[in-house]
Amino acid sequence: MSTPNDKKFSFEIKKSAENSLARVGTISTPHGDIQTPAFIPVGTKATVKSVLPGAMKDLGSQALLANAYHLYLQPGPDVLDEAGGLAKFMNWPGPTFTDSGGFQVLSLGVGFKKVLAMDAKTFRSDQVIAGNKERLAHVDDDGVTFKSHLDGSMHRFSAEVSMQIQHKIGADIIFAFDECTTLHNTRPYQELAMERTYDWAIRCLDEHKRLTDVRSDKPYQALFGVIQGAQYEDLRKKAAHDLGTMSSSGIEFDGFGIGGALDKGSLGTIVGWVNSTLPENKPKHLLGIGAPEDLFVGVENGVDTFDCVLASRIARSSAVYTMQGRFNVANAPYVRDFNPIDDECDCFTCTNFTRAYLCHLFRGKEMVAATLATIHNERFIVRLVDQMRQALLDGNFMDMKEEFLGRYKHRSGQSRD
RNA sequence: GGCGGGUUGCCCGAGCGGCCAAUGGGAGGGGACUGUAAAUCCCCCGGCUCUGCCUUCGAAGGUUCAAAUCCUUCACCCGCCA
Repeated sequence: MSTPNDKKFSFEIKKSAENSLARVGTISTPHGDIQTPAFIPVGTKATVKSVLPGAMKDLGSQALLANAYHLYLQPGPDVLDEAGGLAKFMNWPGPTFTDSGGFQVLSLGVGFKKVLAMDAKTFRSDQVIAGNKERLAHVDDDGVTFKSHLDGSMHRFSAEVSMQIQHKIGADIIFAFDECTTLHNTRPYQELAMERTYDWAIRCLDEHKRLTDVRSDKPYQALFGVIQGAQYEDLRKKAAHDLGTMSSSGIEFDGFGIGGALDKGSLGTIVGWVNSTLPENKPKHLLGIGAPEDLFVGVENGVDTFDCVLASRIARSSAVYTMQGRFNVANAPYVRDFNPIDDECDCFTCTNFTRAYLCHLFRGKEMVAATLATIHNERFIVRLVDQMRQALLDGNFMDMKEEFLGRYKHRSGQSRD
């Protein structure tokens, strides 16, 4: 039987790069270790869509990240608690994370029915400022009121509620409840949101401490504070400083998440501000980032773990990664292409099936199309970050990065050139 | 043999004198997706020398300023009656 202190959370840095913030380390949790930098695939509702846990393990996933808001609505935190926690419930043999529901403040709030583009040029500020009557989430200083996207019922989240839910879900690493904003909220609004996030961070620490003491029979859960501040240097650094030094109820954050508005072009700069301000010896998780080129930027700016739905989401609509870039395997040129998706890939899909077969499955709307494409994309991303870790250990990260980016071209139809 | 219904762009299917190159679906072609309201969403989809022109709504002929829409004949399909 676990006791709160017998397998406590820890983070050990094994090697730091000389000319960047990049480092190699190990995060230890009650359910196992994570060698960092690492990509953590997302299984929002306690499953990576279309892929079984065993397959996720086989493709090299070290941990999975689920979502407190979604699991709260269905099946409910009590079910997860009775099941013995998230990992046991979904039969995942390793560490787990849960997001707090902070992202849903945005995605169901002002971001409702909007494309929350990472590219500042494709996101119009009036889309945010104009407001939106249909939105399902409304924020105030104390918390957020959600209208369930499943049945329309009303729900109230606060720092305390999010902690209570995440404690019942029982992931090894949980996140503080924050307000996620977009690239185009006004500066005064970003300041307001950041103040709330700061306020909620203290309340999360307090509630987390209380719940940890009450449930002393359960494995220790690590709490990560979330850094907001949008694109503003002073706000990001202030948030990083404040949360980095924050202590309440006698505890501090075990690690940090970097969230919110992150324009692709300034991703590295912003993450660099944050990570050079936060305490060096604690793990940093970059929330929601996972495009290949962005992962390099994150790693060299001190990010230890990433999570992102992109790999699995694009897989379900037939986009697949290769070392040369991504392409749509359901397109006409692949009907009779009997090569693997990527001949350099070692995944289950690439070692057993052809592009033509995947193309056929997608066109026939067969469910395994999503499974096979997701396995491939998740493997591609997990492996890419694994290769970054190895390159850092070998001292040739920059060469590895140059070589990859030199070959990898995201053949996007827009926003290029 | 008689009566009735039908034949529309790759497929299904609206339209029933002008606002019709012709509504919708599907298929097909392409794109997007970054703490998952997402097996979703968006765009294109007769041709061209493309703010206009040409050829299309079973075939041929006719009425009309104007026909996918009305009339005649023919071909094929589907019902019901003999």
